[in-house]
Amino acid sequence: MQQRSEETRQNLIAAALGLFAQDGYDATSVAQICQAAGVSKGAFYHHFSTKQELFLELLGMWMGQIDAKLEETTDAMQNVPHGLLQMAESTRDVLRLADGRLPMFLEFWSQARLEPAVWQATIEPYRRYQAYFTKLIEQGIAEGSIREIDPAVAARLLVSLAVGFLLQCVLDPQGEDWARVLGQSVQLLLDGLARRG
Amino acid sequence: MQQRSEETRQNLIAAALGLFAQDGYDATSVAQICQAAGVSKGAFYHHFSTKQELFLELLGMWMGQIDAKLEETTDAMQNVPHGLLQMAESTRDVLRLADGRLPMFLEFWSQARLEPAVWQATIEPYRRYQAYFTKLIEQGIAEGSIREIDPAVAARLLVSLAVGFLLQCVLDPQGEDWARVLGQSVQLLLDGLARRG
Amino acid sequence: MQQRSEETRQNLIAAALGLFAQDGYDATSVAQICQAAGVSKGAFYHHFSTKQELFLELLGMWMGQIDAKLEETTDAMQNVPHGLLQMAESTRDVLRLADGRLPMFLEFWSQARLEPAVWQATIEPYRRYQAYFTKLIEQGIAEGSIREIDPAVAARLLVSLAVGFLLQCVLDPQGEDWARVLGQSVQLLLDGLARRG
Amino acid sequence: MQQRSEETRQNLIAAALGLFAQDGYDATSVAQICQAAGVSKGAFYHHFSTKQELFLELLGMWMGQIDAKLEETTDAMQNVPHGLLQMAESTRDVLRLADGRLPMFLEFWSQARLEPAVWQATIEPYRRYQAYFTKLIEQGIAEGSIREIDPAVAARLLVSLAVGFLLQCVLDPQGEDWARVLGQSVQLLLDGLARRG
DNA sequence: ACTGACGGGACCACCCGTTCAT
DNA sequence: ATGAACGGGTGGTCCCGTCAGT
Repeated sequence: MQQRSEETRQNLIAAALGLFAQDGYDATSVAQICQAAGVSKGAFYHHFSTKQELFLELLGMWMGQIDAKLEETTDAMQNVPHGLLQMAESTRDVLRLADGRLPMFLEFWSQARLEPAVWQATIEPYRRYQAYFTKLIEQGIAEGSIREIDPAVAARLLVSLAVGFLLQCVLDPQGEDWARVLGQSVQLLLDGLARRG
Repeated sequence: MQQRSEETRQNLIAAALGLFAQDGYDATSVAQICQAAGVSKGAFYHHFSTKQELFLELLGMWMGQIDAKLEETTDAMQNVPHGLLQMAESTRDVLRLADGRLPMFLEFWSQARLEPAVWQATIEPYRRYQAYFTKLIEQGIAEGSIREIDPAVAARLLVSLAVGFLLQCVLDPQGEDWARVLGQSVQLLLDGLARRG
Repeated sequence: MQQRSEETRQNLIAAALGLFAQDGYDATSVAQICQAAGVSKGAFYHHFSTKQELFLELLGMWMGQIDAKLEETTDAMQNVPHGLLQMAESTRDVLRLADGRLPMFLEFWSQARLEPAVWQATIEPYRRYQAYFTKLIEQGIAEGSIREIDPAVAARLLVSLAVGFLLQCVLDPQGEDWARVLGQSVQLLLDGLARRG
Repeated sequence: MQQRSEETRQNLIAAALGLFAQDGYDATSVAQICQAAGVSKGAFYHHFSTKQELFLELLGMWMGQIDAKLEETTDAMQNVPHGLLQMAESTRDVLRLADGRLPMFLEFWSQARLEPAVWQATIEPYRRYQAYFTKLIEQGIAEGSIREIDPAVAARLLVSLAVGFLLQCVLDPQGEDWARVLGQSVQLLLDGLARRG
């Protein structure tokens, strides 16, 4: 029965992910999730004490994946500008992979504003990203591939840019080839940050 | 009677603005809005046929104010980099002015994803901003204050940056002195975009 | 202004008639009636103190028209069976004339069950019809065109038949050529009631 | 738990039946039904997804009972006129049994006009009755107890008569001893339809 | 005669979380 | 661990009728 239990849990998570991304957290009822997962409400409340708890679970998984992706890219990096460009370029795969789940970002942000527990779990990673990029810029300055600028400010710039692009991806996915635009933007930005010859 | 009507309407709008910003669109009930405005539900549904209609009204006003602000800044601009810096600096006033209303941005975005009517009204201004900044960059190139880059890409960069900062302002207002950070970021960006001596 | 007043009143009556017949009394709101009549609610409540009062007005007009029709037919009658047949045959015109308004019968009946005032106004005419047909049968017996039967019972039969047909017309207008069926039925009935040779 | 469930369902049905018959479908609120059944709204919407669904359930049961009654009478029939008379006479029991529930007919008819789902379920039985009586008349002609007439027309006559009487029973229960009148009317009708000696 | 803003109240639908019974 | 029944409560919508004003 252990196995069945884990399967039920995964079904619920997958169903919730799909519905939250499609209809939004608020508009999705527990009953809907159960129906989509082919499970009764009793099962739901056996695995999660609250709709919000399930949501936090999702949030945790999500952020974990992003962290993993970042780390992976860092390892395979030649120099900093090259690494940043590679990140921008790998965005295309990420967007395709996330498929219809991308709107979850917006759901996380919306709920974060209202629910302290969600806020905590949403904001903390961003602080980590900020630190990560700061270190990256410092590394770039050290290795001489980036001119001498305030690393914290540049990191802010990068994070804001990323977040801003993400939001536009979510809101207007058809409006633009976002992966290409992000690539070009990062290229442009790097030109400006590069040490001048 | 005419005057009373307009006053009631304004009361409702103000009350809704405050509550949406505080608790979110979904979590705010019509009854709450009415109570905060000191009006009956009958009055509410006399002025607005739907909670969403009121929301759209708010959205329209909001975007109108942004447009006005942009135009105003454009008129008082010496050269393009100067203008952009001024925009960034005037952000401090804007943030203080918007006060607690800033989270409305997040509400607009969240709803835009789910409601076509809101989407239309939310996305259209961004397209306009995109065009506006493109023209601004072209002007900068023409006047020699910006090096020769793809204006559309640079505009994307600026809009994304703005949106990203805004989102972070909303999510983590205490986490940083955002107005200052934005100023520095724009400065840094302009250094990179500037024609090189 | 007297004329305008009367016109407004007639507009309201016509609008209400159409809407009641289409959507039912309960499902039709005063606001809808006003809109259809191109009049404000104030005007409505100037002319009628209640939605129900307007309904009663309609009921009165309706019944008056039926009375007129009956009287008219009576005057042009050669003998009783002939008159009855003629009534049945004139039904075709009546149905065509009533057009979409026929469902009003059902509305009258439904409301009559619940509202004493409507009940009074609905039931009273039926009692009159009962008396009318009783007299008609008596006349037929006297003139020798109908065999000796209980006139009251025969009248009940006729009224029930009429009401039953009407109800079926309303519920299933497409299901049958009701005018023809009524004609045949009355013919059949009269054959049975006729004095046997 | 299973048993309790069925009991709750039956309570709801019984309560709804009483209230619909008394106050009408529209005027009866779900809250009233729940209160009368001693159940919570949650329970209501567990058993029925809509007020209308409960109504359709009632309609189905109702029609089923009529069908059963008809079949039963058919089985115990000596010849056709006798059977018809017996039906008319058994009406007294039926009316007493239906007690205050009789107005449900009017509710069914009213709603049938407005709601396609109800219409379907209401009209279909009538078509069956029409077929049933047609066959009955054919049988009467075959057995020589009824003279040679168009069976379809005679069936229409009978159904209309039944419906008409029913409607009058509902609208004016005190106005007449309807069971007696129906008996006499059918008798009279049969005299007319009978093969003449 | 007519307007239209407004009050107050209700209704249906639905939902979340819990409790029994398995 | 899971399923079905249930409790209590709210949310948006809408409606009828009034009345101050024109």
